[in-house]
Amino acid sequence: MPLVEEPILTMRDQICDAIRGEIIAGKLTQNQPIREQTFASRFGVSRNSVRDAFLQLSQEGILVYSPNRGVRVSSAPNKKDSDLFRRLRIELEIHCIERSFKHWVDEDDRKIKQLLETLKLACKQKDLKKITETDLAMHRFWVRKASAEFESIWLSITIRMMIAYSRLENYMQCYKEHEAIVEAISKRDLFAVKKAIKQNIK
Amino acid sequence: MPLVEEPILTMRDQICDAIRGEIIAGKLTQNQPIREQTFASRFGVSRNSVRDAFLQLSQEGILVYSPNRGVRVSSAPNKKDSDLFRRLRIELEIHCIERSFKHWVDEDDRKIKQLLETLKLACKQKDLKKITETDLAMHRFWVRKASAEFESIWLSITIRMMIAYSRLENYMQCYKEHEAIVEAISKRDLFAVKKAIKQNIK
DNA sequence: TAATTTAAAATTGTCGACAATTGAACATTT
DNA sequence: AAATGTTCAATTGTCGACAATTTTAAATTA
Repeated sequence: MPLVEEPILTMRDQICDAIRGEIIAGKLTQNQPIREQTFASRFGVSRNSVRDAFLQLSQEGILVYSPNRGVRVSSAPNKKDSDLFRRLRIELEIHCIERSFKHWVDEDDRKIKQLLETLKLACKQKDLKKITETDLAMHRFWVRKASAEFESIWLSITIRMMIAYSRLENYMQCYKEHEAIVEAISKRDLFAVKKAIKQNIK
Repeated sequence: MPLVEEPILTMRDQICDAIRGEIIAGKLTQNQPIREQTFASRFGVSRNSVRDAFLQLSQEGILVYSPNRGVRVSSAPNKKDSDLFRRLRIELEIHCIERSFKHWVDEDDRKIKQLLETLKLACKQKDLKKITETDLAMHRFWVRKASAEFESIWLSITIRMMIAYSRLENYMQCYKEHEAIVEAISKRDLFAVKKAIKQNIK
């Protein structure tokens, strides 16, 4: 049995990803109410499946649920809370990478470098949506590699920091920061990993 | 509008609480599969409501969900992961208490002392179920006081540490640790709070 | 006009039914 | 006997319908 099971994407997961994407892309803004029927029609499924997704996302913290009143997009954390999230996230990611080193295989190095290339291209093209998506995918990769158990906590924290994502000024900066992380990982140099992660998550 | 909204208990929340309680009480053990119909019959509701609860608990991390195969009780974290959870939990709780100090009113002091009394009684009676329940309720109180946004993350972390709860040897020790926290809070002495929280969460 | 009450429309909550998937017991083949 | 295939029961996934609740708009009253 593989350490990291290949995820089966349920309808619910697909809807969750779509909503997360729209929030990060800024299509859905803070405190905006979201209706079940809207997404049910868009995806061509029943309200029940959408409901499942809403429930998951509200537990994740990106949506806020009120009984009988549905969900709305959560509001972005204030400065102090963001600082806390940042510290927690750094601690989590470093732990995950350290934990997964012994299971890391060539295939993983290949995959992560592939993602890095995608990020490079997105940065060159100044495609903000793709940049944030790939950014998220990279971090998610090494977190999930450690354990699916951590993934949900990590995602809760990370996604909240992205609700009102401060626009990047320097696109290539983002690529270089991730290049440093990937290089440190490929060398299995935990000290360098810590340094690079801290540099990136701030 | 109150800072901490009085929570409306949905059917889903009630089922969640019940399942959490059974896991903490040791009625449901690690990796044990849980069936929707079982709980639907027990609560006299449809499978749909139970399904909602399972979904929420699996996002919370206490249950593990596999598509088409339902949920099972999560396995307890290993030593290193527990250490991480512990550090994250301490950081979170201290942050929450600090954050809520300015909104803390006499009514809150009263409520928390009430909980402390309940804990004292439970410890005297060596009622393990009640001890863990009240313990959880106290910590939950000051976390929720800070923000409902933190509550879900905090609960994810905390509940996981309780899946295979190591039995207490000295019951009154638990009471005294919480007494120290409450006293520090009532004095608004953040330094003492930090010390007492660290003493307790370990 | 402003405040209150009432009616309706919109939205979420719950249910039972059936389809799709899985797991287990049994039968078949090599 | 071991491996493979097949059937069937148990379980989860999805749907549409209706009940309960909330929100909105209109009507009524002061």
